[in-house]
Amino acid sequence: MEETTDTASERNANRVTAQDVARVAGVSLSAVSRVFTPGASVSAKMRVRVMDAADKLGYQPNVLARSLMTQRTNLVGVILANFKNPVYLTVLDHFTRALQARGFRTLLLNVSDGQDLEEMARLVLQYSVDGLVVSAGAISPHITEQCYKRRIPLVAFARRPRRANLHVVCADSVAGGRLAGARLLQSRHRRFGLLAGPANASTAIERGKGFYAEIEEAGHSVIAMTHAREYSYSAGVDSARELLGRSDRPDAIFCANDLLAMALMDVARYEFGLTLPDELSIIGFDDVDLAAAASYQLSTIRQPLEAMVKETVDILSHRINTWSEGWETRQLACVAVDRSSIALAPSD
Amino acid sequence: MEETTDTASERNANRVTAQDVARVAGVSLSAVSRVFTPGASVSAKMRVRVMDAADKLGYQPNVLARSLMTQRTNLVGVILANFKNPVYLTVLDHFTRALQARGFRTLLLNVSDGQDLEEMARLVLQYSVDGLVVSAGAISPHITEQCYKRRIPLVAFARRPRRANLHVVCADSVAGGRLAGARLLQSRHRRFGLLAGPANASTAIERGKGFYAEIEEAGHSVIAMTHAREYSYSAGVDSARELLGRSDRPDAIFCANDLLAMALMDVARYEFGLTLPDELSIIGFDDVDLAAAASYQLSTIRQPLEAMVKETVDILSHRINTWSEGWETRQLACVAVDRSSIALAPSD
DNA sequence: ATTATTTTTGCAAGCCCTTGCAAAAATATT
DNA sequence: AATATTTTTGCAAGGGCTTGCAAAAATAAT
Repeated sequence: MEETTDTASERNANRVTAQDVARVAGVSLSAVSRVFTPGASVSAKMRVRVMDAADKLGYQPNVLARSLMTQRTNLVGVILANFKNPVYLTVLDHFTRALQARGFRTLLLNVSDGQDLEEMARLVLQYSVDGLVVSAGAISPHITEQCYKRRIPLVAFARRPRRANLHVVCADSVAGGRLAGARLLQSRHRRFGLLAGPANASTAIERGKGFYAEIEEAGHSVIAMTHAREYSYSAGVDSARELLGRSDRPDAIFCANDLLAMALMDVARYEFGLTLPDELSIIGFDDVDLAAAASYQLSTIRQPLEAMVKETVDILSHRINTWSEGWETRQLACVAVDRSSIALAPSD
Repeated sequence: MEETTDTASERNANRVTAQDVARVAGVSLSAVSRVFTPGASVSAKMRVRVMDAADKLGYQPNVLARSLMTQRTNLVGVILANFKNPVYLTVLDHFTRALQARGFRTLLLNVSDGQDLEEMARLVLQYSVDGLVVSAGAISPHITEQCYKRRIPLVAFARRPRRANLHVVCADSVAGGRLAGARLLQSRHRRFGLLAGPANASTAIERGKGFYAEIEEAGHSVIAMTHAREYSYSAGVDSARELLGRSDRPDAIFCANDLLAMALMDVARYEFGLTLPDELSIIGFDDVDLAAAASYQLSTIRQPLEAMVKETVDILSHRINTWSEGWETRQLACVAVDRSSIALAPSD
């Protein structure tokens, strides 16, 4: 078994460069470059001549070397924190597709717990990404400033940072929370409760805020509230026990996330023996695939994820091509998805 | 609003290079380089001098330029197809973490449906990735050959390609299928059925094969089988209707995936009015988070995803540092997770 | 204080490509 | 056929970094 600790020269031995193609084709290096540069001036015969040599050698241009000259990598950094929440798989699906469709590649960074966002941003900037989207924790002024200086468009996705020196794309979570409230107001239940998301998530806060506003403006009040420790089924179970175990048990609950809602439904049914939705109306947020499952039939609020991703990529690719001062915020509306987890009041 | 269509020179104006640092620090370019190259020979005073200048200017080395010399990008390409299956979010979580922990960045490519794997592989290779992991469709000989020539280690993740001129990390799906069979054999049901995955997925085939083997070696037979069109809840609903609607309805069914199993449970309960698990034993595959939900309590087979990712990254980083001929295959065992979706036979 | 050794430093070449410029080749004009 | 115009080509200078080599500086040995 041949085993070699690679040295740089070792490795580049088996790498075919434009130089090689030029030599084989008997043309200049520039000619090869132009053949592989869309829109460059090359005659037809030159093109075939170079392509023949390139094909024979299996040449592929080195986009990194190219980017050194062009100052463009076609790389977009995507920094995510929430690898537990199933909606982020959808988000990633949309992002990778949308970016690929525009000729960008996705440099994916994970900043789940432990990891330092600041540090990750530094790492990704070292790769000279053309743009950066962050859907994670607190985006420090240092990061925004760094991006600004280097003219790298930066988009906060699905969260609303305090300072607005970056682009923001998010759903209108306050309105989403209101929507949830409005739906529960249609139920025959009047003891409103909120199973909120983690206390530090900006989305969780806004969803809750909108819900409170809607309920209170209708002359009612939210009599019970608790924060889930995270957006997960098991965290939901704990919070659900807490919420349903109260003496003044709520009977119309908005859960800041479908996973929490599903946990609440299960705890209500199997631990508290409640009949749903007769004894308890529930509405969730996100519309994950399983919200539609027969076991849940969960009414919920959906964020327009695909549209949000599209906006993000639009902003990025526009700003990458045309730098301009100023930041944009695009806030998209949520939509309610009605299923049968709410016991509607008899309509008059 | 200042708006400029960037030219290359425009953009590099606001980029601080090692050259700048050298000038400010009054030292040579090489000195700066050495300060930022771990293990290079630099005196203490030189280091502080350079670092001071670097900090003042906010210098960050350009790793792409570096990689031109070092022939190493610290980029690992990850090509995924299945952005619908929730386990892949877990997979991505593990991959990004494991790679980051070893100093690699993840270049994520999506080859869902439409997209051409061959083409995506080409794109990712243009970025001179140091390694490549593919968990998607058919890995063509062209791809493997290309990687081999360029000495880029290539790992097939969670699937077993026909030709073995690449590394392979996967779960032992045949054994996993057997495990599922063994569990169902413990039930009091004897009319075995299989809700298989998409007919073209290598994992689906193996899971099914193992299941058949286990059942038949025990002297029984699988009386009903159907393929889901994809690994999703809604595909599961369709297949479940088909399977349960048969005149010789099976009563012990192995579903090649938890989502399919959950769909089957729902259809069985809500459309066929069956009591679970009394009238129908079910076992799934994957152990997604919601398999543990009270509504399902799904017994299932779990692939050791984290360990699989670890093996993959081990192979990659070892082979990246030390090229050697030959390919390795690591096949890890699945484990059964017992919950209550199987009606156990009274033990003797 | 000299000389021999070890460390640090800078020089310059190179990694793989793009691109402005001017020369060469092809095409159009009279 | 000779000139003017347009296209194609090659040259050479980068882009931002690393690194082998030899000179310079610091340290050790005599």
